[in-house]
Amino acid sequence: MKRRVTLQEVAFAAGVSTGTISNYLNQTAPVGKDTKLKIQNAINEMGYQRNEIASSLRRNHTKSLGIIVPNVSNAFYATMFQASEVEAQKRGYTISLGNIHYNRERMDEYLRLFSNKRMDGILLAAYSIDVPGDWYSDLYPPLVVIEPPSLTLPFSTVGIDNLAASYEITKYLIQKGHTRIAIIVLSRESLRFAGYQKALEENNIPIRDDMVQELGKLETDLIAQGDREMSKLLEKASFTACFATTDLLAIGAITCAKRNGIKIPEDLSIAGFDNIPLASIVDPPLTTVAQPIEEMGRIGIKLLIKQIKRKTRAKPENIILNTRIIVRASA
Amino acid sequence: MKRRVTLQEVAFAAGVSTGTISNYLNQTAPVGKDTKLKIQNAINEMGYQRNEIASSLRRNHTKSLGIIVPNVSNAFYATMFQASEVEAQKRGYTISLGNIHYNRERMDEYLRLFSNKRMDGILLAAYSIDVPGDWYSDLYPPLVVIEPPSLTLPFSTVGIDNLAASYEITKYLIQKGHTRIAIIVLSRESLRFAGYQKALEENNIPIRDDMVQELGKLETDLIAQGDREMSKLLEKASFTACFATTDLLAIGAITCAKRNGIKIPEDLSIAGFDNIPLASIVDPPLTTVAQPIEEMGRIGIKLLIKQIKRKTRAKPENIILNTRIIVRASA
DNA sequence: CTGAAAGCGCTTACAG
DNA sequence: CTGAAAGCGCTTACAG
Repeated sequence: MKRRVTLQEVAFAAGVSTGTISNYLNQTAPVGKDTKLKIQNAINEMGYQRNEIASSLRRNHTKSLGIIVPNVSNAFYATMFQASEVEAQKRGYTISLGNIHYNRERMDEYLRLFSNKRMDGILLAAYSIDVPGDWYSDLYPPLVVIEPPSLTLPFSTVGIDNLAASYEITKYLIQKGHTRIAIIVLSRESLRFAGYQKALEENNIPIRDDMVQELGKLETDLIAQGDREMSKLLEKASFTACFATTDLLAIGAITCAKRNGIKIPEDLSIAGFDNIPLASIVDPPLTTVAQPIEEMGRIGIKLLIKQIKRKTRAKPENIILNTRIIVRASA
Repeated sequence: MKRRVTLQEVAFAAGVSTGTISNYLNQTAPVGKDTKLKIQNAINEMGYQRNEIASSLRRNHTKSLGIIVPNVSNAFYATMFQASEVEAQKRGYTISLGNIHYNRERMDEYLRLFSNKRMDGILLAAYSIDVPGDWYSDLYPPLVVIEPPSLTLPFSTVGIDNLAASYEITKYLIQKGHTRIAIIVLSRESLRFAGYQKALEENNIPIRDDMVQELGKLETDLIAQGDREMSKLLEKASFTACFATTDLLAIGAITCAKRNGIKIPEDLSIAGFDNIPLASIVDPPLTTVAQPIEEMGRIGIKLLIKQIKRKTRAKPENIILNTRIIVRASA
């Protein structure tokens, strides 16, 4: 690769100063008619491409945003990522990806890296992991978190009411007549578990330990994980419905059940959470709670850019989006 | 956000020169034992974070790569993107996304933008679109293309033998006894169409215009597009098998057929192309040709970094990966 | 409207 | 082993 031509070189060729070319290019000051012409000609002939790195150093912003997700090849995050990209691009930002594979250390690494690369802001979609403490300080670029573990963070957030949504879908299962309802969930500490618990308690259904399958951590291949967890559940308990707290887990669970000759929904109802595109395509189509995935990505970017615009750390905003139950054939 | 501390400030605090701190940080020259200590203390206390932008300007590389894909939320590209990210991260590069929505202008924009942002290299996965002519010059960063439209480009490429793979799957359909085989394809000019054509001709089966559904362009929602195209096909022709040249199109086609009461594979066999994860999950599971998607992403990055390492434009390499037919229930 | 010059925050010969 | 100084390629007051 050849060394690329610099502003200084085109300035020399055009017989003007670098300052006025910069003013012309950035429309930051009026430039004379024939000066413009000379400049444009030189630029065209020499194939000048502005060095944004130098520009960034001087201007002190990069017009780049970092997005950190657990796993881009998971449809949920792929969709969110895409929506973010569209929104960011519209506003002149380009975006970098940090894929952390549900792994805490990688999250820290990417946070640090993006800060060092002087990203103007960072969007973090790391449900259930929380932000490292030092990020609370203002030595770091603005951060907004999607699906925050709690609302008391000093960051703007976008998410849904996980407790309420889980409560609703569990209630739906109960209304369909189920009383033996299993759950596949990341942790008993999670809001989704709390919603399940609330619905059962309200209906005087005791929570049975053998029906709660606690994951501890999420894996990259959630479908395989859901399949395995369902088979463990099947061994130790008998139930007529199962709430798998993520669609991909639910899909794995369905696969497992079908393989074992269990008919869905006749023998076993299964409900998911997220409403990824796949949910409507699997057999049977999945009953689930819809999250406005794209909107979360878009709003995340908007909040982030808002934080960037006002230089001082603004009071964080917490946006909570609506969910709704999508009834399909699986439950 | 506070102004971040600079090397100069820590140099002052530590009582050494910026040069030796730089040498310490980059291990680019030996540094005295207690000098190290003083430096490390100052860095820790002051919370120094290196400004990679300044570093990039001076060093003339950014350790960033751009990846351009038609649509990240499409499982095929999401998977490829993810594999690329893992490979790039391993080698110390961070990656930026250009999502072009199957749109030529956006591709040009991102190419230019990434060049201006001084990405060290660009990975382009834009099947069927070709690279703008001026990129053949060496004013631009190294570029490698995944799934190249042809092998005569002056760039390194990774892909598969589309003609051979389509030929094989079509032959498979013929061997199953089908003679009325429809095809849903981007264009009659494409290699996938050529493979289909070759298989039919070899078996003296005439190609019937009413059985080739030519798309012209791909849309963001390929499943919806496949659904629509299948319904057009159903109206005008009668056939016992259909080769949809992309899994997502095939899945849309299946959805359409099922809705019309057509049994798959009893009434109609459908074959796809790509073997995305979804292919094994739909009902019925899709017979398709498997592309080594992750490997394509990984090798793409490797080729790219190879080009970056030798500064002079190297002779391009064209890697062709193997495909194989995955027989499942749909055909 | 235009130019000369300082400066963004690093790295890199060079001299000692 | 360490420091002084130039330079990467822009943008931005400032003066005219």
